[in-house]
Amino acid sequence: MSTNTDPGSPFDDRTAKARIRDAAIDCFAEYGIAATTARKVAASAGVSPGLVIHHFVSMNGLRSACDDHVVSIIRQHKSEAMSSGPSLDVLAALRESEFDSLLSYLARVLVEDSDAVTKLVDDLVEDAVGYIEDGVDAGMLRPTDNPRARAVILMMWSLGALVLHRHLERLLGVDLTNPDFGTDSASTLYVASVFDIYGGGILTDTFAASARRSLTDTGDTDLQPDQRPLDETSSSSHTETEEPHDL
Amino acid sequence: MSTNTDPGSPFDDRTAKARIRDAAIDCFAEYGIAATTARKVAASAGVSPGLVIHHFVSMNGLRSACDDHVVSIIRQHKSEAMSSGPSLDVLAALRESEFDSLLSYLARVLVEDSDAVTKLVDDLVEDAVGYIEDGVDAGMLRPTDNPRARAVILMMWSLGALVLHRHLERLLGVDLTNPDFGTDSASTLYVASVFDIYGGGILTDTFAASARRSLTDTGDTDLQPDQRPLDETSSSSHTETEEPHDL
DNA sequence: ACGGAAGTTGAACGAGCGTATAAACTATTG
DNA sequence: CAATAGTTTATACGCTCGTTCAACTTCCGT
Repeated sequence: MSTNTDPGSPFDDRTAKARIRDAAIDCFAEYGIAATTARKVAASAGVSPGLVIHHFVSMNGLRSACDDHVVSIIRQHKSEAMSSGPSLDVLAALRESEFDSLLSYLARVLVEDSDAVTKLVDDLVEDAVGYIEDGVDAGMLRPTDNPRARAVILMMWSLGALVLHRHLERLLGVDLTNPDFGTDSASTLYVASVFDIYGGGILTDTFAASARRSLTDTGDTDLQPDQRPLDETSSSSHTETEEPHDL
Repeated sequence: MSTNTDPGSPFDDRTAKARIRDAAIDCFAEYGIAATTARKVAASAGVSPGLVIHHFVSMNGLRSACDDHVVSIIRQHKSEAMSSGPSLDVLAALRESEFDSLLSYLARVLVEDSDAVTKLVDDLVEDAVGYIEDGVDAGMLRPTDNPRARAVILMMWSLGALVLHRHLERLLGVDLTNPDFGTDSASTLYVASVFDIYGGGILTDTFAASARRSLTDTGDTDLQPDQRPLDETSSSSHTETEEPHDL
């Protein structure tokens, strides 16, 4: 947290309950959900372990409170970013929050079972459907047969990259959880590459056409097992016209 | 595991050590890493808790052994799929394994710190760089300024979607960890949508051009905060020619 | 047949956990 | 200033965990 000074400082004007909650978010973000104990949170908040339970009843209660708080901050920052007009980049909007560990916390809980986070993801997707539709109407985004499926997939890719930020940092030197994202050359390259893919796709026109043909021709069940574009490249291996090592 | 019959059956020809390891992989995949205890693994393998430690020294040792085993299976299936020619869809190749919980296990450990898994991801990326280059040479994939960054990003998207399979299942009815993936209409729609994005991207040509211009014009540090294509759509909000609500 | 190595068990120990409880401290209020 | 309500702490309980250990069984080479 960085709302005020350190938790021990006498100038920390947050209530003890808020301090505990913020410290818990930091701990969850840093150590992970399972490795965060009531005693660690208490120490981090400069408070006794009993007080943690006294304010939040149980550790599950603390988790819920953190989820709710983080989700509400995200909703608030997202709606602010929306009302101000231009950007729809959710992650970028969240980075401008004063809460340093917000994205790290989100990266942790996205793989856990949480009602609040599940609802948040659902809302993010529904919002994205609307924004993408606006983009299509404005002539900036290509139309598609299934806008909802496309919105879901794009959202999963964004959030998935956030969840795998450790790998992304190791492989490209880009830290998606860092509030200063975008200032260094590594993240500029990352942004440019994502933009490159979003701009023209990765398949050549001729190959995309033949692949699309083989996808629609065969209908549903006839899909070859190696036609799934799930992985780094995806493919349809023997789409009549193509060579064996598609991609 | 499904290599042989149930762990209790007298016809299970695996050694106890192998049975414990396979049961552990199932437990890790089903309950998650932190929630898997030595006693649960022992019960699942039909064995006493002491034997688990006797064979693997500690729970960390068991985790490492599971990582190593899963990684070696993945490597083997991947190289088989490669040598046989056509497909490069890693996830699809792994689904053909006899190991049901392999993908679920992978989805769990991708967000944990594991040397073996980290090395696997690195190798997957390096392999992908090569295959994508082959695809470019064969005229199936578009060339790009930074092939490695593109390969990393595509790999993160694929693995990220696997890690978020719970959300994908809820939102689109698609289960990436299911070995029978691809047989139902939901996954066909998913594949088609991914293919659609990979085919032509999501941005219109005119918008992609103006966005690219604004990206290269400003150089590195001048990147506007809302130009990051991280999220569902990304954008460059005020690229001189565009309207405020880009996407 | 036998002796030792390997496999396996079940009970036990210590540590750390979440949580409960009662006392102590602080602040507010009549 | 006393009483009361709200905070906060310290201690302790019960539980589950990973791990240890001594005993028991099974197997196999000689």
